[in-house]
Amino acid sequence: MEARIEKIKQQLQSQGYKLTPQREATVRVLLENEEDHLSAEDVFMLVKEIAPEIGLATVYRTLELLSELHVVEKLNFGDGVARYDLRTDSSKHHHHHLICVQCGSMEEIMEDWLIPLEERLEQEYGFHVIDHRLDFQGICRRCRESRESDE
Amino acid sequence: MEARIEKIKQQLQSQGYKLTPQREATVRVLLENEEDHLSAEDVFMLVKEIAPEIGLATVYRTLELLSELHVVEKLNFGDGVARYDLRTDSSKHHHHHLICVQCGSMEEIMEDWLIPLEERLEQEYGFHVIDHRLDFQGICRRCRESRESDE
DNA sequence: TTCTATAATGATAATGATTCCAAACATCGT
DNA sequence: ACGATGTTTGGAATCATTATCATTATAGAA
Repeated sequence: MEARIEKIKQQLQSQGYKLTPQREATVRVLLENEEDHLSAEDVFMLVKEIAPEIGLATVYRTLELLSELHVVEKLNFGDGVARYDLRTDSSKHHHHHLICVQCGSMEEIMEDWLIPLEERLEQEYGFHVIDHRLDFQGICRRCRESRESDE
Repeated sequence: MEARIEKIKQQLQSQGYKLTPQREATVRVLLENEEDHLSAEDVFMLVKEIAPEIGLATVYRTLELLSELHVVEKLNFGDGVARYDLRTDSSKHHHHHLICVQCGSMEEIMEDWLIPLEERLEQEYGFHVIDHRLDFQGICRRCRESRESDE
């Protein structure tokens, strides 16, 4: 944990930013909830517990800053709320999401299936891809199975 | 044009809704601006021109209704504004978007490149895909070329 | 046609997410 | 330590969207 915070501190400092107590508290919350896709509001509430004097705007700014530094990934599932995920070293490319419209669960696919498509975009459209977002809405296996046993 | 309005009228009526003058004006604006990705505010301003007495809430309500009926598709590019696209009969599947982070332009790809991926999802993950969203952020050809001539 | 029940509308208030701004803070040269 | 300069902060403001509510329009029954 401390090692990862130290690493992020380095990343900030290399760009001329400081790891202030507020930023550190925010990063700690992200590290402790690495599995979840937290919204800024979620992060804010959790940070409040360890640093009650923090302001919501600071959390937004910190998340935005970390996003620019590629420490976190800003996600958008179409519900009007931005969510933030820590990027692990291994995931240079984004993973994709399977969002179940029945139970609301979200599963991640860590494979990146879009590399051939991105190459095609560069060649056929002259479009240089920096980032992408791919989400699927549908019915997850669990809901499918319970639905079958119901009917 | 009239034929398409008539068709939408049928769709509304089949679900017990009426094509009121306000809804018709909204649909006309969408038909006349089919190429664009209009925000609710955009639609509102355009509808005002042909039906000045309309309220913003009605435009929002109408767009939401049309979205539920799958007449329009509600898009979200992460800029905090929902945008609405008419769905054409041919596009059962969504098209994809190339969003330029430099000039903000947006290009559409009408091909659906995800069909093989969706099949894989069904088989490997047991996930039944209903809908998907694929957006690429990057630098468009035009910006790339002008950037090269600048430097 | 007239009455009645229901759906739809427009104005405005409320909400939720995000951003702006003046004040607090830290850093550096003196 | 002291002031100048730029950074960071928290609260207030803003923007998009949704809910409320009183009013109006509509369709069907009598």
